[in-house]
Amino acid sequence: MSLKQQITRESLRLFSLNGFLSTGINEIIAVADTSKGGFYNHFSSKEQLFYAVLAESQSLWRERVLYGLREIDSPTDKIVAILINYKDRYLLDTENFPGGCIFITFSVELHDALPHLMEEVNKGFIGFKALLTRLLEEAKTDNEIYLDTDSKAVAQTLFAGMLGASVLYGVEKDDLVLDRAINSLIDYVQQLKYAHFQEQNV
Amino acid sequence: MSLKQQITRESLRLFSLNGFLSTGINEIIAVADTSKGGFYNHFSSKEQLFYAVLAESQSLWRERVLYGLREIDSPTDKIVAILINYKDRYLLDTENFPGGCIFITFSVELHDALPHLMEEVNKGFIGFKALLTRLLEEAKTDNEIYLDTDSKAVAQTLFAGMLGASVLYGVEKDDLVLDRAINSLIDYVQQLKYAHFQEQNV
DNA sequence: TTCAACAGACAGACCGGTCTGTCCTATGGC
DNA sequence: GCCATAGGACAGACCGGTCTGTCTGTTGAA
Repeated sequence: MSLKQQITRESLRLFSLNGFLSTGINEIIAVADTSKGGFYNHFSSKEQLFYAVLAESQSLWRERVLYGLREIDSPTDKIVAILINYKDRYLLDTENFPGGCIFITFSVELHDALPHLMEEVNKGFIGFKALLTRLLEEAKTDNEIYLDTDSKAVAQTLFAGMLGASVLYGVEKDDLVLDRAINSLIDYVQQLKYAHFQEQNV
Repeated sequence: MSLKQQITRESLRLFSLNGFLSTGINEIIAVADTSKGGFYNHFSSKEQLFYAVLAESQSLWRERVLYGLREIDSPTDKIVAILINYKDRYLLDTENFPGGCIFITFSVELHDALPHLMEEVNKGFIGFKALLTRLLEEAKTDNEIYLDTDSKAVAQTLFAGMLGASVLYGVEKDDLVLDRAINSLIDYVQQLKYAHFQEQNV
């Protein structure tokens, strides 16, 4: 692995644990086993490192959370798979994200302090909510849920639930608590399907 | 207002916006219109200020979120009132908490960096979840919800939903989004009642 | 006169970032 | 094969500035 990759990976771990602002360059170069020279040879500033780490995080997130979705046909099943992946393959990945969801950490510490960095994080949030909305719309055309379901509202609720589960898990560090939080979201999705199924067979 | 109160109040606002770690003493004394001498005459360290601000925050939180609960008899209605208070009287109070829920900000930035401070924040979380659980148990004895409802799980879900709503609101700063997130939680509580009501009248 | 309350200069650690120098490797002329 | 040279990767001393916390001096009320 190149030094740049090494710095990015270790920074991702450190940012996940302590956030961007509270992680110093000295800490990073110590963990990545390099020096100021090595660092600034690859990054023009700490802010540039932020963008690299964010891109790496998003790439890892997609790889983890969207895993196996291609093999699933049903849009609602895809949403359920996303929820399960989010829990098992992302939040529980203490190797890369030992401090929990790094996007939440970024958003909480940066939303007022460094808004231009926050904006970059927010783009990912918007993209994910759009994905959920799209899947819900597909579920409508596939006749899986009510046609009058407010896709954006449901997507919003699911997203808020995922954020809540992450914060809760960060505080409690209890796998059971995380399971419960995600399961209640899965129930919510299943109810959208189940209520519709009942209707169809009346 | 005494200087100590003045420093505490202004620090609460600043911590809410930028967090504890990213807020400097110099910033605090500038906003509170005092000096290092004035500050360290009342607080032996920044950490002591943290405890004072946390206590003040919790006091304000209780005043806001538990407002008017005494006048409500039904335990489930109390929970609904808490959710509405949380949104309207707490999260939307930009005077005291301009940066959103201060406890979430604290927990995200401190959970790995300063665990002994985090523990103090967590005590409040535990107390609130216990309150929700207690109300759900009361709802059972009052015959408002199913006796086999898992009170701790429901409390957990509600709490996670509130955390999620707060983070979402911090990112989006959109009152409508906050409304939707809280309303979906209120729906959830109402469904616990409604399902049970249906059962009773079959 | 005394003493708590406060002002602000100051200390020392630490921050992000720069700069010079060293080392290693690749390349080209012979 | 051999060596001079060039250039990129990296080490670490160093810079100005900011951080929390200390200490001394001033002020005003009792």
